[in-house]
Amino acid sequence: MSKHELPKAYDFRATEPRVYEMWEKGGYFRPRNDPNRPGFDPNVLPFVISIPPPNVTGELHLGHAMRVSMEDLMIRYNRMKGIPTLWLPGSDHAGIATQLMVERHLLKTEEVTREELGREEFVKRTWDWKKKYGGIISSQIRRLGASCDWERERFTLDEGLSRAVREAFVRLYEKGLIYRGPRLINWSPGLKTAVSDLEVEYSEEQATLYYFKYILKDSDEFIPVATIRPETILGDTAVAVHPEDERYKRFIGRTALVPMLGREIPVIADDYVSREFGTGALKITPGHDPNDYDIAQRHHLPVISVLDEAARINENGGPYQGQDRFECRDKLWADMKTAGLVIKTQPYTTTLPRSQRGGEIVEPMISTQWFVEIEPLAKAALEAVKDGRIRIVPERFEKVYYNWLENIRDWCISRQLWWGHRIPIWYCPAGHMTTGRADPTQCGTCGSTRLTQDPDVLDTWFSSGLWPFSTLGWPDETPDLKYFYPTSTMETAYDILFFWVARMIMFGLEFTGQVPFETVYLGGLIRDEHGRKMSKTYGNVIDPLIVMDELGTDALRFTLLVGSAPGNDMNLSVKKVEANRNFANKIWNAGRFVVSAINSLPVVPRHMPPDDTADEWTLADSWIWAKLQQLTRDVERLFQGFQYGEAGRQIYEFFWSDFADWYVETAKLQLQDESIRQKTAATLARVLDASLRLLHPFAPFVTEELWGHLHGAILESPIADLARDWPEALIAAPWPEPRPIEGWEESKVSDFMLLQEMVRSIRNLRAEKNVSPARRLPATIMGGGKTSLIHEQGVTLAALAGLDPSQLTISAELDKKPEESVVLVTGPVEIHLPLTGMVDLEAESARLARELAEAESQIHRLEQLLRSDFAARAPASVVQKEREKLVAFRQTAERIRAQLK
RNA sequence: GGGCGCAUAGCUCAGUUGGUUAGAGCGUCUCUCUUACACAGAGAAGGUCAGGGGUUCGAGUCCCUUUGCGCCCACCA
Repeated sequence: MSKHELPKAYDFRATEPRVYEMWEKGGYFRPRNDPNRPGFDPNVLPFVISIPPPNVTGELHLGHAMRVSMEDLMIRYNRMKGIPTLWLPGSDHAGIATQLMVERHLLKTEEVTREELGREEFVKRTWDWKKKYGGIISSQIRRLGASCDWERERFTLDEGLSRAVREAFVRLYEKGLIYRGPRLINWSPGLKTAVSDLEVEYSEEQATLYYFKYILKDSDEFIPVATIRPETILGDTAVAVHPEDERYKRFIGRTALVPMLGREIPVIADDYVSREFGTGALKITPGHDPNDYDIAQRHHLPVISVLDEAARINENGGPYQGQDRFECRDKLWADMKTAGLVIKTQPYTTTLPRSQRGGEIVEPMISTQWFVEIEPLAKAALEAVKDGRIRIVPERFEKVYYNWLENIRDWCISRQLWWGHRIPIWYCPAGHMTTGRADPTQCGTCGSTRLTQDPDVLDTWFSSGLWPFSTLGWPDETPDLKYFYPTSTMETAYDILFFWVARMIMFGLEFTGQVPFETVYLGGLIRDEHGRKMSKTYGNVIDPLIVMDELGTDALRFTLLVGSAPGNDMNLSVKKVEANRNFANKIWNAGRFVVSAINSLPVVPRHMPPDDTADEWTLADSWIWAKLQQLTRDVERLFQGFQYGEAGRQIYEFFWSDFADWYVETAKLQLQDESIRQKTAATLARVLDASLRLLHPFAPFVTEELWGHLHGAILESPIADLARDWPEALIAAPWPEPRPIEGWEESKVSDFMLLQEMVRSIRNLRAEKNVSPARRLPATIMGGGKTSLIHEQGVTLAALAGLDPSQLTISAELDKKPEESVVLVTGPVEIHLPLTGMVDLEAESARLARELAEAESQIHRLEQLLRSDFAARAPASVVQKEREKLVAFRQTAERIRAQLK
């Protein structure tokens, strides 16, 4: 194999690592305009993306693959446009997820719990774990071809970002926007920590509704009450009824007795109680229900907590102390039954709050936690989208965003975990709180030096919320922060709009006074081929690493990027990836053909006209070039509108159908003609070059590799001038601009289309009549007004349609119809194919009659259309198009009628 | 209870300023190993664009409505 010969199939396994290394070593991922390097120009606007940081110990899944592919597409496109780009990578410490993982691991391998290890040792072990496995996700992101600047990689727990977290906390604290206090929060008994509202998921489940009697003191009377959680009876501090309820009105103000405990509680009246629902009476458990908590506030009722951190009954539960909540539920109910307090139970469907991480039922509990007063932040964040400083794509998510921010509640930011940013608050024995940018040595209030730090850590999303600027050096005014902030586009999935995007906007505005990014692009989620969520239980999970191993990264990327619209979920199947692996191979082979065409050019260069004049161009050259310009314009328009998928689809179609199926096939003939051989090779090279540039953001590896071969081949050929100003690598090549062609006529396109029509109709007939593909048919063509075109394109036509060029008769008119032949009519052209022995006259006239009928019905339709208001009201170009169609159909009909005579 | 999305060929989906015979991939059927590619080429079958109504010269595309599916938010025991 000579050095120019390329392997027959694209070898992605060998190519991908090599190409990626070339890019990374070549420094292509670094911003072209870097504030930390000489020659920096602060006036050139950069394009910046901060990566949504994956969990540091996570493994790549299709969601990551989708995000990374999309971001890489945006980055590569902008880089090729000559814009300085920065894509800043990194990872998230992911408090709960990582802690759970390490806990599980320690339990399995060493049979120790984190409590047994102690906090310091456990945190150390988790850092060890991070050091060992933290690099995996980065290397997997590299495999996807991600062109991020690894020199700027960050981690939410690294020193700089921890300083940013500290600064953010202190600022909010000093401003009075962070407070600590007992509130009703969501408690995860499994994880033994508070979680935020967002970390609770509600699922509709089958439960039981328990009806029982609330006995009134010194009486036989009772109020019937229903509950889903009987164990919370132990924490009841009132029974509430509607003030207007005739059934219970008389009980208001009396005293009821808590079952089994005998505690005395008042019967109160509150509008909140719905008379129609359940029994119309409500037990009030302020310690374990948010509504009850509100009612209790209105009525100044005491709040009793009956659960401990593991959701066991505490000392307030009397004889039930120490029992698990569900155990207590059964025992208490059994006891109540014995005591005659039970009315009935009934199955009931309700929504249960479950922990997003642990999956167990979350308990509302009174607990002392840290909160961010969110309203002022939310207001600013709302404003930023409303006034257009931030644009959300697709637009419909703006409404979702508004709705959430308008109803937002204070954010519980403390977690009873060990892995994370510890809350920078120190307590002295007197209970004073001291904070500071540096660890304090004495109490800010009383001067005590006996300080202990708050044991809790911050919600992971607190640090992620700072990501777009903390990664650039904030709170320091670093050159990076000054130049790259605000970032350009935040590309992420819609499911973390609240968790992350909204919080970044709030924090960005609060701490930097600027929006953290200008555009939010929300992508969809990946589902299996039938739209089901991928889950290990279903067994329908597709592992992107395996897919890349088997079909190549480009195939996976192209599949993810093409064929779904912004904000819409995507159903993925391996079959789709296979189809795109085939496309990668198609690119490779078309390229292989072009490279070999260039390599075999005679060494003596011929005169070559400049790129953009239509002189010396064949019909096919003009046509493909025009198509390419149109494509370039369309792709640009689609990219501007974030329609990346549609853009990719159009490039695919152009490359496969127009370039490979038609132009390359035509070029094979042109290459045999010495006089236009070089020109043809040049056109092949130009169109391939532009195609590879357009495809590069979608499929970076195969395009880079092939482009390298193309580049090399051109430079060593007589058409070397073509590639004179090309850069070393495609990743750094300029994005194609549409170029007007001097002297080019629209008619070239329609002429080529007529040629295509003729070829198709001949091929169609051959297939119908089972004419062997090897058999070259003679033909007599009557060209009418297109005779000179057909003369000129006879060889091409013959080759593409399998005609015998030496037995091709072309004339403007025919005196008489050839014997024993089949006629094909396309517009003004008649093609007579003598198929001796195969012509069934009756069948032929039937076929022609059908075609005539079809043409006539089209003529009728078009005539009506053009007689209607359409002609007057539609734009001239649209009307003109229809007129041309009418003319063509009339010609066809006329020709067919002549045949039928 | 609010809000949003989806419904287009057997399957999975494109189709974004409304432009007039609705596209792709996979699958199916027929031919072909034609010197870039069988991970291919050529040809074919297959759709009342969920139902109904409206706006318009013109609707898969805009408006209203019905049905089915999915998602998000929300404190009804």
